Amino acid sequence: MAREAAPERRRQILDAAVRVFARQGFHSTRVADIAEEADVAYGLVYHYFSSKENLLNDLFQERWSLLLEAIGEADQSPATPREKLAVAAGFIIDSYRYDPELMKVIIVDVTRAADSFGRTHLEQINSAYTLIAKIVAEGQAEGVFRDDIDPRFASMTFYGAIEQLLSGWIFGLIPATDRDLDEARGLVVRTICEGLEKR
Amino acid sequence: MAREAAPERRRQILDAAVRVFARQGFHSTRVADIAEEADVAYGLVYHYFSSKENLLNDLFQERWSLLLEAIGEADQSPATPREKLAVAAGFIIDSYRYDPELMKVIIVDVTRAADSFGRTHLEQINSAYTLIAKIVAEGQAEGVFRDDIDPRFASMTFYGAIEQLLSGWIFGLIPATDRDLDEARGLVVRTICEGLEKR
Amino acid sequence: MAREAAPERRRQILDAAVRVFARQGFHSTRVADIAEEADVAYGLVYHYFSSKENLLNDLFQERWSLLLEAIGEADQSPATPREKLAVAAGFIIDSYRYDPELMKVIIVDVTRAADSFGRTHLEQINSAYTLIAKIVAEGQAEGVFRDDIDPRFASMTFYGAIEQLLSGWIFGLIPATDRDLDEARGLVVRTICEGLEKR
Amino acid sequence: MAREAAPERRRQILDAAVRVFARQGFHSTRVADIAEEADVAYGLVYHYFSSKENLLNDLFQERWSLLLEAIGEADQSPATPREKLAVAAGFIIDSYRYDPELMKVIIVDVTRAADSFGRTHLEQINSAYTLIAKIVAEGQAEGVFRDDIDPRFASMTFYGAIEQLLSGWIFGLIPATDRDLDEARGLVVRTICEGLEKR
DNA sequence: GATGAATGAGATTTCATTCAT
DNA sequence: TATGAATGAAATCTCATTCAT
Repeated sequence: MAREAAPERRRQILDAAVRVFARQGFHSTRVADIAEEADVAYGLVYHYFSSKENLLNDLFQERWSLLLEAIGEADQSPATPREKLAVAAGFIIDSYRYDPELMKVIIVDVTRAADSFGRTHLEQINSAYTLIAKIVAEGQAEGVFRDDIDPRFASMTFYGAIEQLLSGWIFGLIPATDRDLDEARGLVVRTICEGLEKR
Repeated sequence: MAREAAPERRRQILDAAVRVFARQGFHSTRVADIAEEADVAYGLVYHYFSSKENLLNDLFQERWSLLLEAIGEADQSPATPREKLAVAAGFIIDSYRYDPELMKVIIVDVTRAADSFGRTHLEQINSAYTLIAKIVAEGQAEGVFRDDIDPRFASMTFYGAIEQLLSGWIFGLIPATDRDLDEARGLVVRTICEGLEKR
Repeated sequence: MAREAAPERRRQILDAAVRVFARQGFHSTRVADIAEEADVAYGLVYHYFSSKENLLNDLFQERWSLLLEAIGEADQSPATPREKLAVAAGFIIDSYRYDPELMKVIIVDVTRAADSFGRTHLEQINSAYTLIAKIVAEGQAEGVFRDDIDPRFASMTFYGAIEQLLSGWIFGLIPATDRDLDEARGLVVRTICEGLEKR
Repeated sequence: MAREAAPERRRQILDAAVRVFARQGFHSTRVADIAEEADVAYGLVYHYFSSKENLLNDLFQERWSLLLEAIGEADQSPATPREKLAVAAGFIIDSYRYDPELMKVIIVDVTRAADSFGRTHLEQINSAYTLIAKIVAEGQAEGVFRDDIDPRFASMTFYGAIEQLLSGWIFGLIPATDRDLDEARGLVVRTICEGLEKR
């Protein structure tokens, strides 16, 4: 029991950090804010995390590895390429649905900020693109996807579309009702796979 | 001649800022860096710009208004919806081609950072999405585009795809040779309009 | 013991500030000077005080409240109006005698600088005038003081006389030996109550 | 005509400075504010005055020399000591009546700020005290004033009372109607010469 | 593990003054 | 005289990180 006390504190801090980062953004968040939100002594944050940035890193890793896992599993599954893409899109969208604050942090403070310190995660982020590219390539190999579009290029297009959707929701530019979230997955996949033009 | 000295200095600072922002990112750039790069006294930056942020704002406005103008004009032209989208995509891609540093700054430090101070520009940024949505809606009205996809949604998808491409180039995740840039416009438009699947 | 360490530091900074303010004046004092004089890290000043100005405020409040208390008590006592005025004058003069640096700061940087930020304290300062006016008014009601002079007016006269004395001592315009200080109280009161003219 | 243009400009700047100093205080006034208020180019201020402080100095000297002159003349006149004091008090009060902005600047930014740069004028300021002390001493020699009060001390008391009155008017602590100003001279003199106590 | 006081390196911004025209 | 752009030295305040208890 007592041994679990510590990890609990760590979790407590991580969760608080998500809320504060989501509210104020990483840069505008002071370590003191996190400690206060977590209802924990200032110094304790540094007991569990070596730096503020490291805290964000952990948050990102935790989530992003799940994403990579999900896409990886989809890729391994016997589903069609289109279904695999749907799993990827679905996972990201559902992540937002179930924990919008965390996803906001990951998108806004890491993924979309990949210049500064986000550079740290470029490789991780890129892994996702690579996995998606792989799915596309498979689709091309199977003859389902056209092969005049580079898989890597298609992957960027696909991921960019999804990230932009999340951004739109996060910044309040497009409606984000439950229904919108429900439909989003199908819509992105349809758009990317079938295109806007009538067939 | 002499009377043009002042505006020239302003330009000089603006240009230097682009270089430094592109190199180090907005947050890691000190005003001193800009002054040094511009070979100008520290205080002169504040003579022309009320703050570092304001400098970035001006940079953004300057370029983004051109973008809005370009898409607006395309929209007014007699071209087909698909051609109009091509103009939009082309303008953004060419902006990167001809001034990658400036576009890096605009994408990385403003557009993709629309949380913190980038929030200031949300409306401007959104205007672009709205213009694109309008083009899509017209395509639907004309019966060229399928109408089971919300124009606003399609617009996010389209813009997201392009921005992700630029990001890929910026972060070195996908090749950015002249040839790649040449083809990119056609590829995005084809992907979004025709879809990945074979017809 | 250890638990008193923190407040001690605060005191340490406050005391150092008095010395530096007295020596250089508030405006010419940099926070760095205070930290150095207190033999404390720069940031600690901001740990205890939200700003340099706030530090001065605290210093002023601390002392001025004692003054108000002293005059208030005198007013409540059964003494004659003249004796009450003597208490007020005596308190101010003794404050200078026992802590000339602090009083210099309060007079020079707050009371006599009541324009700029000193405006913050105008109400507090005015409270002193009001208390004195009250004593004068009582004297008039008792028939001891002439009533052709507005109490508020008399109060300004009385306080102005004392403040000018302190200023004279501070700026070295009039001698400030122990003896001078000893006699000052009686002299001001005599001057203001009896007048310069022979009776 | 043309030759008068320059001096006019100088005056124009001085007058503007008075207004701005009175409004914002010397410290909060930027040279740019003065230039703007004077409707004159920035650099011209430095053409006529070697520094911002120097501008204030000139303003002070201009007025204070008149004060010294007035008291000096009074002293030379055949009037009684009390009448001479009345002239001094009257001159100061009238100065405020006819140009409250200028007097506000002189009192608030020079006389009451005699610590920092006001130190420059300490001698000038002290001259006034000395003149007043001289009048008191004469009164004592003539046997009109009691001689158990040091003239220098009495002088501080007298001047302090007047300055505090002006301060009260300036800071809005006591009423400053025309009537109040009219009566003030008589009241101060009566208070200081006859005292508060009934005879 | 837990606490929060202490540290000190920066970075922004201001503005008096100078100077070239 | 007149102009206003150019200069650059401060000084405040912030806050991530360390450390003694």
